[in-house]
Parts: sequence; C-alpha cells; structure tokens
Amino acid sequence: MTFTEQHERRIPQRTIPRLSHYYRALLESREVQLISSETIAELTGYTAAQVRRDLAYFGQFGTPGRGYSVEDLKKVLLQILGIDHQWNVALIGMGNLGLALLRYRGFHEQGFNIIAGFDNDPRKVGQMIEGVKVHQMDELAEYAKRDQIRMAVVTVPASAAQAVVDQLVGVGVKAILNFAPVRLQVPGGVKIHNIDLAIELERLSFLAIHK
Amino acid sequence: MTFTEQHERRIPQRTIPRLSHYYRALLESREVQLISSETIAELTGYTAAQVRRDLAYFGQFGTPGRGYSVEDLKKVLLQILGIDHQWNVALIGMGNLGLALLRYRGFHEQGFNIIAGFDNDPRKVGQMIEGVKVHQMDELAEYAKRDQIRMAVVTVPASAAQAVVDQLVGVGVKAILNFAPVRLQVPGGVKIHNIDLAIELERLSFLAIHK
DNA sequence: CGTCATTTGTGATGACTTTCACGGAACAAC
DNA sequence: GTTGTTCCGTGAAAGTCATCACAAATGACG
Ligand SMILES: NC(=O)c1ccc[n+]([C@@H]2O[C@H](COP(=O)([O-])OP(=O)(O)OC[C@H]3O[C@@H](n4cnc5c(N)ncnc54)[C@H](O)[C@@H]3O)[C@@H](O)[C@H]2O)c1
Ligand SMILES: NC(=O)c1ccc[n+]([C@@H]2O[C@H](COP(=O)([O-])OP(=O)(O)OC[C@H]3O[C@@H](n4cnc5c(N)ncnc54)[C@H](O)[C@@H]3O)[C@@H](O)[C@H]2O)c1
Repeated sequence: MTFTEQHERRIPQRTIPRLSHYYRALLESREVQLISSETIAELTGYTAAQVRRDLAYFGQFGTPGRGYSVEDLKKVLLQILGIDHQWNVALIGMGNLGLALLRYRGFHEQGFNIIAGFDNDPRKVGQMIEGVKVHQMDELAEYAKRDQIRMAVVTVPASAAQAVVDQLVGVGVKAILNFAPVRLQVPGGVKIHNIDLAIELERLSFLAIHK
Repeated sequence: MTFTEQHERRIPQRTIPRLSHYYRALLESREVQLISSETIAELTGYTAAQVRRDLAYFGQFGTPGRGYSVEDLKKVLLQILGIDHQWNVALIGMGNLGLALLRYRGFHEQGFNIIAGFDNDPRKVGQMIEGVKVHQMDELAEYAKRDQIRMAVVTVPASAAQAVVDQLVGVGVKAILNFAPVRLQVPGGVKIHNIDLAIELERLSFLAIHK
C-alpha cells in the first residue's frame, strides 16, 4: 500500500501535526500488526472519528472490520509527511539556540539531517559540533548546491533574519523554520514556518489566567 | 482604560497568538498616539476586520473615527495576555535546550523571569548561568514556595517528563511549557502547552512537499 | 452460506472561526 | 449646525473543521 498524491480536498491545517502524533503512536505499537482508529485515538488523545477522517483525506488505508496495518500506515504517514527520505538541513546562526538544536540527536532519527552550520561571526566558524562543521556565510551557496540543501533552520537575531532568509532563498532553499521573532517575506514556492517561543509563553500565560 | 474580565463569548484559540502579534506591532509604533485596525493589520499581516473582532472579544477599546490609543491598547493587551506582571518561572532540565533558553535575554523583557534552574545531575547543580543558579530537584518545593513560582519550562528527556511534571504540580505550579515529545497528564486547573520541534519540522516538510 | 461482531469511510450535521458590510460614533472644517 | 470623512463594533453570511451516525466491507464461526 502506498500513498499516491491525490489532493482532492483541502487538508485542514491541524490535521498535519495530528498525523505526526499518529505516526509516533504507531512507532510505540510494535507488537500488533493491525491497529484500529479507536486505539490510535486512545494513544494520542484524539477521537477515533478524527483519526479516520484525517487519514481518509489522503486515501483508503484501512480495512473495515480489521483496522489499519501498522506497517503500511507507518509507510504512508512517512510519505505524507515527506520524511520517507532524509532532508538535508542547514542551520544558520550558531548561538544559544542554534547550538542546542545542533547538539540534539533526535532530529537525525526523524529524517532531518543537519549537515552544516553557518555563522557570520569568525570566532564561531571552523568549530566542529557533533560532527557538524560551522562555515562562514559565503560558503552557503557551495554547500547548498553540493549537498542539495532544501531546508534550513534560522536561529539568528531578528535584525539579521530577513537578510539570512534572502540568502537562503537565493541558494534554492524551499523550506525554512524560523525562530527569530519577526515576520519574514519569502517568494511564492518557498515555505516558511515560524516558532516564536515568547508568544508560546504568552499563550500559556493567557491560558493560566483565563481558563 | 482597563480590561475588566468579562468573558461573555468563548475566545477562539488562534486569537491569542494574534493578540501577541498586535502587541508587538504596537511596540514598534512609538511615534503615533492613535492607530487604526487597518494599520495594525498591515503591520501584522492579518486583516483589519480580524483585528477589530479579536479586540472586541474583550471589550470596547477603540474610538470610532479615530482608532485605538496605542498606550491604552498596549496596557490592555498586557493585561489580557497576563504579562502585566512578571511571572516567576522555573526551568527544569539544564541540558542543551534548557541552557539555550536560560541564556536568552528576551524572555525577561517580556515578563517571564526565569529565577531558578533545576536538574537531577549533580554535575550541573551549583552552576551559575546568566545570574541564575542551578539547584537540585529536592530544593524545588522550597523555591516554589518562597518565590511564588507558578510557571515552569520543562526541558528534560521524554522519559523523565511525566515525573517532573508531577513534581511541579505538587509544588503548586499552574502553567507548564513542555518541550519533551510526550503527552503529559496534568490535573484540572493546571495548564500545559507543548512545543514539539520535531513535529514542527515535519509540518514544514509537509508544506514544502504538498503546497 | 448465513449470521454476527467489528471497524472503516463518509454524508450530514453542528460547532467554530473568519470575512463582509454597514450603522453609527467621533471629530474636523467651515 | 451641517456636512464630510474616518473607522469602530457587530449582525449576518460564508467558510472551515470536528463530530455524529450509519451503510458497507471484512472475516470468524458454525
Ligand atoms: N535562545 C533562546 O532560547 C531563544 C528563545 C526565543 C527566541 N530566540 C530567538 O532565536 C534567535 C537566536 O537566539 P540566540 O539566543 O541563539 O541568539 P545568539 O545571539 O546566541 O545567536 C545568534 C547567532 O547568529 C549569528 N548571526 C548574527 N547575524 C548573522 C548573520 N547575518 N548571518 C549569520 N549568522 C549571524 C551570531 O553570530 C550568533 O552566533 C533570535 O532571533 C532569538 O530572538 C531564542
Ligand atoms: N535540544 C534540542 O534542540 C531539542 C529539540 C527538540 C526536542 N528537544 C527535547 O527537549 C528535551 C531536552 O532536550 P536536550 O537536548 O536539552 O536534552 P539534554 O539531555 O541535553 O538535557 C536534559 C537535561 O535534563 C536533566 N534531567 C534528566 N532527568 C531529569 C529529572 N528527572 N529531573 C531533572 N532533570 C533531569 C539532565 O540531567 C539534562 O541536564 C528533550 O525531551 C528533547 O526531546 C530538544
């Protein structure tokens, strides 16, 4: 069973992180060969109807009366999420956050292979961290081409983020995860996703006060 | 003008991070005294109607024909978001990510005052980082009480996260930002918000492939 | 083969969220 | 005081998303 790009309907935004959670649940259930939407729901905290609906957006992967094949569904989810092959990722900005991300082992296991760090501070260039070398910014183009880098993580100060993103776009990067608290412009075809930790704290503060 | 808790309607989830963005926009517009929903919309990338609707959930803060007072609206947003007073925050798990968060200056400026770090690794206990001391876990109760800690950030391995959260709940923490990729149980009244960076990368991967 | 228990995929419904569009409030100008 | 302009607050409409509930598919069993 494979997922063939269909895209009849639009996919709700919140479906996508749910798919990631479903995938995690499958990884934890190695014993069984078949799993029901009800079981996936229990493991993830969603509802069975939600699970079935989310999966049905992409095709028919289950067997009525039986459930979903764990092995098949894992493969399908990897394909849908685009992590059935490794992404080569560049990390720009080797400061506090950049170093923490680089030192984290988890990403590689999940298909995200940080293959190079970049920084414009000469003191940081040349370092080896977890087997990854830190380069100066003007080597970006060379590496992007050689290693087919199409995803990048941006952990530079807000004031530098737009310039960095422009450089990334210029060397063909198509997907950017940005941690700088600033709204960035990218041309169509390039996807950017922002994580703003201060805003997440504020969201938590709101929840704690009001609900 | 002040925001007095009304809570007639339910607030859409996505309103809250938008309020944070509106607040940021106001910080950047020091010159003007009045600002229109249209201008806030331009600065933040939302629509004017969305801005007005979001603010109207909490009261009437604008003047027809004029706009919103920047000063007043800033105060109102601070109140709504619960960051008009400092939150004392504990950080549990002084590893890669915990250290990066501790070294970041931005949080303090935005009302989140990380006043103590905690770790169960004796080698990390006793360190001073950015003026914040790292304590052993059994000192948590003492500090939580003395410094009225009601918010915590959890950056321990997934396997330890539930135990840590249980301890935090036990000492009266009401709001938890969790970075461990695991679903955590908390009693009612305690708010937990999860940030799962691997899932954010997967979301980006999906976007880059499909849209 | 027929019956039964199970569980998917989906039309229908309802809930939630955003957008539209306008009445009316506010003020400037004359 | 009247007119004109601006722009908020909100009812109504449109759009999006989650849940309900069931027909149909599957296999176990006798
Ligand atoms: N550290 C955190 O916990 C944290 C939390 C929330 C948000 N952020 C955001 O993440 C970003 C990074 O934070 P940080 O604490 O790691 O900052 P940092 O100052 O420690 O690191 C930034 C790095 O980017 C490099 N840099 C600056 N300009 C550059 C350029 N033009 N090209 C390449 N490299 C450049 C610097 O040399 C430095 O190494 C910031 O935007 C910050 O607002 C960080
Ligand atoms: N570092 C990253 O970039 C990154 C990215 C994504 C997710 N995460 C998640 O964030 C968490 C932390 O990641 P990290 O890379 O900083 O890990 P790390 O191993 O560097 O740090 C974890 C710290 O927690 C401490 N710890 C362990 N058990 C504890 C307990 N019971 N009580 C108190 N302290 C305890 C350890 O001593 C260590 O200092 C993990 O759950 C990880 O999956 C991290």
